[in-house]
Amino acid sequence: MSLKKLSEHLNLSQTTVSRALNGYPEVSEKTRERVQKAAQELNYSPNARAKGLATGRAHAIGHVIPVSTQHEMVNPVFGDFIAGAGSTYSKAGYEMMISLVDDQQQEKLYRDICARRNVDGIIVHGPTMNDPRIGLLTELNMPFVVHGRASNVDIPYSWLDTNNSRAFRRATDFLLDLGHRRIALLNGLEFMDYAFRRRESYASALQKRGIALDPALMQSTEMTEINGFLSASEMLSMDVPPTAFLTSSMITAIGVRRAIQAAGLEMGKDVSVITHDDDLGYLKNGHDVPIFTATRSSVRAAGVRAAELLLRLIANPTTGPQHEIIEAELIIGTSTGPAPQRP
Amino acid sequence: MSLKKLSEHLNLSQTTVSRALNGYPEVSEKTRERVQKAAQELNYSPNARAKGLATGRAHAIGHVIPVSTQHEMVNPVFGDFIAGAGSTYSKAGYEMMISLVDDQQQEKLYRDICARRNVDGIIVHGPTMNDPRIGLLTELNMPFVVHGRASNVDIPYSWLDTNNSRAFRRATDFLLDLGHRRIALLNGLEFMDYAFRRRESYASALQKRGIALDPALMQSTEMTEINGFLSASEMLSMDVPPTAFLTSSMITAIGVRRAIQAAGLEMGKDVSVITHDDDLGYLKNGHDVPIFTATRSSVRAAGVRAAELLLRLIANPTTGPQHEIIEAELIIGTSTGPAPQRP
DNA sequence: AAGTATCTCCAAAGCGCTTTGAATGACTTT
DNA sequence: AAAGTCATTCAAAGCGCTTTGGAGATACTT
Repeated sequence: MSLKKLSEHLNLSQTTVSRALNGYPEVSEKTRERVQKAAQELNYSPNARAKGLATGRAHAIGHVIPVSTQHEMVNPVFGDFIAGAGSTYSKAGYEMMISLVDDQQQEKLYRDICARRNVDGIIVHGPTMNDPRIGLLTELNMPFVVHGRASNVDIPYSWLDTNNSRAFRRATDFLLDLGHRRIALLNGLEFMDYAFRRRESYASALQKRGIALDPALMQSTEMTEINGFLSASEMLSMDVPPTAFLTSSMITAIGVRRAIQAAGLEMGKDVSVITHDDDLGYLKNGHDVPIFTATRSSVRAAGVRAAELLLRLIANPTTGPQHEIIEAELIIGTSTGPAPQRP
Repeated sequence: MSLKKLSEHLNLSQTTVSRALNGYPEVSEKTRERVQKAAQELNYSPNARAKGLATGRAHAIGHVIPVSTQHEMVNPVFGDFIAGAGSTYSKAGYEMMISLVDDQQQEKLYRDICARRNVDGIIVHGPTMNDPRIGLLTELNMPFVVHGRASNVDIPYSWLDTNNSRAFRRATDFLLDLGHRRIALLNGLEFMDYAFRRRESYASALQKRGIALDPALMQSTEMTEINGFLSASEMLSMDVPPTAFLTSSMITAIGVRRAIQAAGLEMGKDVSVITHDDDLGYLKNGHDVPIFTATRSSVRAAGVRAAELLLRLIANPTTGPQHEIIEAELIIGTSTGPAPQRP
């Protein structure tokens, strides 16, 4: 069913039918109703490509997911972020296009996406420090919103980020207040900007209390259950093991819990664990009482907000870069307790 | 940069430039090289909408993710499936469009997607029994591949599925062979077809050995850690608790493990656990030795294959429906052992 | 030297929509 | 009664590409 056929069927011009359906005022209410009814009955929905070509807007947003040899897996938070963003898009009548790209060819892919014009804007995932994509997209004049931030990038750009610094400072302080002095950090990969920020705040919180950093207590790996288990197991077998762990994801924390139990220790008593919790739909942190003490910030909500931000930016291109910071809440579970007294 | 500008720049017609770039033979090699070089330098990439309009193909595949009130979360396997499919698409020069839709409006959305013609094919996720989408897409004449199958649908259609029946039969038999008689099933939601199949094979395996089904040992919930914990905790406190659990996902199994430990029991000795393992990137089942005994089948690989299947179907519309079944391997971890002797 | 292939290349139509600029008719206004 | 207004409607151009149906050179036959 095309506009042409529909208009012939109605004995009207394409112009009139198009205007009737798109809510223009130059068409009588009677005609509009007649057109709408026919469109409904004949299941007419305009060809998106033709419409896009005519209007110059794709009504689609691109999400580019970097995958690389060092970072092969698709981040588990991705599904929830997409779910949030997707719900915003569908309300606004936008589509979501996802491209996977390996790190090597990033620049080319972004250039192509922009040249091909099948998205009106882009959400940039997983910013690294000094992320080159920000300069590139700015130069290409493509609206975009970064999920996260990129340290050391000095041109203005729009972003939405969790306050990772504050969250990890609070988490570290919380452990310090409980008397812990040997606090391990199981961080994500530190070329990722958020991981870098987290380490910085962990480090500064310790130093503020005059505690020297111990590189043996700082790990930076992909955030998997296994890595949590392996790192924690190794650290727990040190001469002077950590009494507390600060981890970057629930999944890592689950691995840490396994290591603690394997070592015959009790979580929340012998060893404390505090984690960041992205509040994923399928991995809730307990029900009534949280399992892990955590800094919680919903990644799904972040997806919703990021999409809204981008749509606003597209609708209103003259407004400058927008920023939004999401505070994580510190929720207290059963995985933390006072530091055990040294024997 | 448009074709027109590029052709003017080269002093050639649009026809020739188009043909040169698309590899048609009616253009001299010398010209072709000149055109390609210029295209590269000027960063020309054809406008996808215009190209799509002219060729009638969108070069995009749609993935429709059902979200509903009963089933709100985005399935955790989704990310890995998408990663697999996406890598196939990008190799083939296809885009991936994702739509989230709530259950109520499914039919309308599918009709719209087809009418709007911005995808050449669709991957159907999460088929239920009697899934109405299969008939609809067939009627709308849109190529599609179902990830999973739909029992009770009798028209032919293309699908790719894990052999859930066989996997759960083997898993149940494995536990039976170890002497277990009270075996709990923590299944996914059973309006989902795969969950239905899993229960059927669990039930038939038990019955084949003359063991009556105990409804108190069969749960059907969203596959979260919490649900695993809650269901297992409850069952472990029964008068005659199960000696083994069969779970539908690693995440549920992790919850079961937590329940076992909370009950002061040891997994693999007092209570056995066997799970289906989708082999997710961020949730590996141990490293050298698997933690859980599991029926493993990579959902990422399924994504790759499903996408390939669909692309073949699109390239070659005359071939009838295609099927592909993926066998799960049974891997032995430390979570299973002989049934404890009754006191 | 004319006829025929073969190479290259091009003008223009068409994909399905939106949007501009104009036409039509009914209704007021002078 | 002529002119002006307003509400409707339409024909046609244009979005950027592919593709059809030639056309002009050049080389090859006879």
